[in-house]
Amino acid sequence: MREDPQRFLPLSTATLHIVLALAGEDRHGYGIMQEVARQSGAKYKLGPGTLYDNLQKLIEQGIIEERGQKADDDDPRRRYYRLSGLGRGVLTAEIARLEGMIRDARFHLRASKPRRA
Amino acid sequence: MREDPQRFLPLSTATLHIVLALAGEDRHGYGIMQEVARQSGAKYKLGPGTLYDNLQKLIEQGIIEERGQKADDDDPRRRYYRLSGLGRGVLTAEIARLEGMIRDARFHLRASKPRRA
DNA sequence: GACACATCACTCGGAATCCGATATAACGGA
DNA sequence: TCCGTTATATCGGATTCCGAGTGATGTGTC
Repeated sequence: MREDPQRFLPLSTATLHIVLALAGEDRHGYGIMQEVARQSGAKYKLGPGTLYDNLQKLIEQGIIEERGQKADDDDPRRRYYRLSGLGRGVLTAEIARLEGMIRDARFHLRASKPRRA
Repeated sequence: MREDPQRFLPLSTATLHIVLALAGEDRHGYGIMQEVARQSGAKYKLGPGTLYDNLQKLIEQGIIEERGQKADDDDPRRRYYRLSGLGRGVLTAEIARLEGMIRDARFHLRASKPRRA
């Protein structure tokens, strides 16, 4: 019996960014910070506090896992994290939830526009 | 010189839901709670603590305003809140930000699927 | 070699936020 | 009259955020 991804929703902004950063490929902590900054066009920056609080929580929840083996050519300090199957399900569910909200928002923003732009 | 909506991003989940609930029409506190529950299909429920913390913060930031006059037929206990022009801009900006993230996520979720479903 | 800067992991503690239990009271119907 | 719903609001503990700081190694430059 699988864990229900719905249980973990909604994701906080920080959590969503981290999970999303790991959706493309496995990354190490510092790499996650860089990817989040890149994704958001440097608008949103993740500090180490938020990052490690979240990594710990996400590992406990089984949404991400620490990867054992290293790549050969790598900086040995790096510790890599990977999105689990559950994690992928959680991300998919959260994206669906957000899309629903966005549909609603677009409708309202278009429908009620008391002042023209 | 206008306030820059970007300054307020990203919105927390609670804040986004509240602002979105006010995008369609002015609402009173209890009505916001109901609308948020309705919007999310009762998946996300806003308690009074989160609601009033947020209302106070949003008023200070000028994103929402308390509406003075009442509707005639109304329960006199109700206090109505309205989305300001700035608030509408913030919501628009946040929706755009989320859409960018969703595009990214959809791409990664489709592109990297190491295990078949 | 010396210096600076980037990479990399991580801790700490205060601030911000969440959020349900609780208080209070008016309303509406059985 | 009694009760459930509507309605506003506070309180305090729990959770989360988040940057400053620590420490170490890699990398490039003078």
